[in-house]
Amino acid sequence: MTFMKRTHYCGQLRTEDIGKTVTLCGWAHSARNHGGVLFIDLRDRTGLTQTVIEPENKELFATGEKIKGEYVIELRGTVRARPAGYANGAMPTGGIEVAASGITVLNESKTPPFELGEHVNVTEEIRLKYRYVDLRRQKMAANLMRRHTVAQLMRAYLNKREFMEVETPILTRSTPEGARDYLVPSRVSAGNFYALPQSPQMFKQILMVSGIDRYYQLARAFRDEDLRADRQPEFTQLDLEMSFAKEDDVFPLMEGLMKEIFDAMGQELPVPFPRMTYQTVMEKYGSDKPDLRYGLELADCTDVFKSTGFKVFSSVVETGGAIRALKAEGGAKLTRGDMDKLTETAKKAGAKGLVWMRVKDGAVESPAAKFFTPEELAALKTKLSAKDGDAIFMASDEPMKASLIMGEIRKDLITRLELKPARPWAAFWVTNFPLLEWRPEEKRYDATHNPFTAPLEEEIPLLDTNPGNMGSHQYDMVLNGVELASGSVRNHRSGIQRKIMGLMGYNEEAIQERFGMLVNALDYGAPPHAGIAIGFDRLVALLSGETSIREVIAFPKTTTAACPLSGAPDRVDTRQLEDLHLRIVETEKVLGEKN
RNA sequence: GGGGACGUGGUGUAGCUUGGUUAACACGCUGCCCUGUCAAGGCAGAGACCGCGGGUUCAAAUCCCGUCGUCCCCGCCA
Repeated sequence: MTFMKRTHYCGQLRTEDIGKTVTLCGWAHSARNHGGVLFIDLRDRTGLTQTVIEPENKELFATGEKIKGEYVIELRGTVRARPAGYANGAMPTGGIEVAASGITVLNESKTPPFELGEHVNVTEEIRLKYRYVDLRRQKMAANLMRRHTVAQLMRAYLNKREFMEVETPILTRSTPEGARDYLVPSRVSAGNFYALPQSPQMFKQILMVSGIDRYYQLARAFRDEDLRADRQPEFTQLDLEMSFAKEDDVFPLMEGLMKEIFDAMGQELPVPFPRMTYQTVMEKYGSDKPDLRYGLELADCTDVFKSTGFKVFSSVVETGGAIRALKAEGGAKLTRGDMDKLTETAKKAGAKGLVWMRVKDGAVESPAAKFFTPEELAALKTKLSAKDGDAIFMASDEPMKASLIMGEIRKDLITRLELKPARPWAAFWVTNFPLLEWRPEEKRYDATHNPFTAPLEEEIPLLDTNPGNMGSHQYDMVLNGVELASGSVRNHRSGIQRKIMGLMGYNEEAIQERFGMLVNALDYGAPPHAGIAIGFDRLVALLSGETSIREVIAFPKTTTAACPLSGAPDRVDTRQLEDLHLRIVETEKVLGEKN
């Protein structure tokens, strides 16, 4: 590394560098004045180095004494070993220090709005307002660096495999992706609007028709929906598409990429990822994105209770419902209060109730125990291999709903019992999502994921007879309970694509209006193709041990989609509105309150 | 659209239930002392009218209403 003056980064020096004359540039992290000797820790994005200013050089010492927190310093000196017994094992540079021979104060700084140590205690609001200071913190610098590293690994990996990065438009037209669009008014075309893309979906499929063959893009996507810890109005995805490909091409490609990223991060990620159909994952875990670091598989106990005297169960079974059960090892320690909270969780998920049991001294302890025969209880314990100290939970409902309810109980138990994950990372594929779901209130079908997904070849005749029961080539990648990527094999034949859109309630005119650019392109020699998009922010957050993607985004927005740093969104002046042929119909009162 | 939590010096909090002298504590900041600290230490000091607006009251950080903002969740969203 070469710099004009700077010779090293602050996190770089080690005992091997002892004796070198160096120049460091950075911020004064802390200054400790002992009257006779002055320690200044210099910080840059790579770390900290302790520098020492001794009193012999009076002028130098006088300069050093004036240095306050966050002053910007260029410091020349000699690397030397710390005196015996004074090494700091907690710092990578803790074996050495730089004895200063010259200091230039490049800039002063106001007292920072919060402390920059590792023990930050400050609200996110303040951090975002002073993001430029916040990003100087070692953790944030490391997060941004990690983000950069992952991005470069992705590009290198895909470049090596003949993928081409192509930019798709940010100013585009409103697409029916499902979410609300961000709109941009046109100046030259009065009354018309661009939309910011919710994903480059249609453009990347068109690139396949164009013969680009293998496309990727670290693409920004925009959705005007309410925010969450893992959702921002603009976010980044690694978007890719490949021609002449199916699941067996996409999955190994992605597994290889994930493996390379995790290896580089010193993390162990077993590949290939297990594959589970949507049907299976729902039955076994009651969720389409279960955290498989934990066991806790649901069991179907409909058979056990098919002739039970417990009316709640028997009536559900008679009407084709199911009884799903979950055994929690060590769950017998849960208190009555815990059981009540779990019941609440079940009810929130739509359950009428939750049957819970503690297994103790070979017996079953439960308010519901009296409704079951000893034979039923014995069969239940056998089915679940329940031992003393375990707890059993059961819900009965229409089969999919019973699973979903128990899926919520499963999640609740993982946190409530503070279960330890069996391994640090667990990734898997969910395959074969249903193609369509019926929307009774709108009397039409809707795509469960994405309207461009191909149906299973052998089920295509069902499009005419029973489209609600069709599987599809839609897949998700789930990592530690986070839906990390989603993709599908697409419809490359316009006939099938049009038929599916027809089922979704679009006539030919509406298809032209909303999907015309894609469907028409499919008519001109579209190759079979498949693709996927990874939630890049989510991936980096997981790798950084963060629960909020805001921690890995340089300038994120608040839950009301505002940017405390820039003040966006904000009013614009009347002149700008006139150019755009817009008038704010809001009352003066509302506008007045904003200012 | 709905539910919950929070808002008090620069920062993080206590005080609020049960209204009543100079609003407390820690960190930071300022000054002085100190030659081996690294979340330095010692002494001294400055700094908030308690998010904003209104109401109740002799009296409001504290009670009530409204409003704004932040965070979490449901809906929504992949």
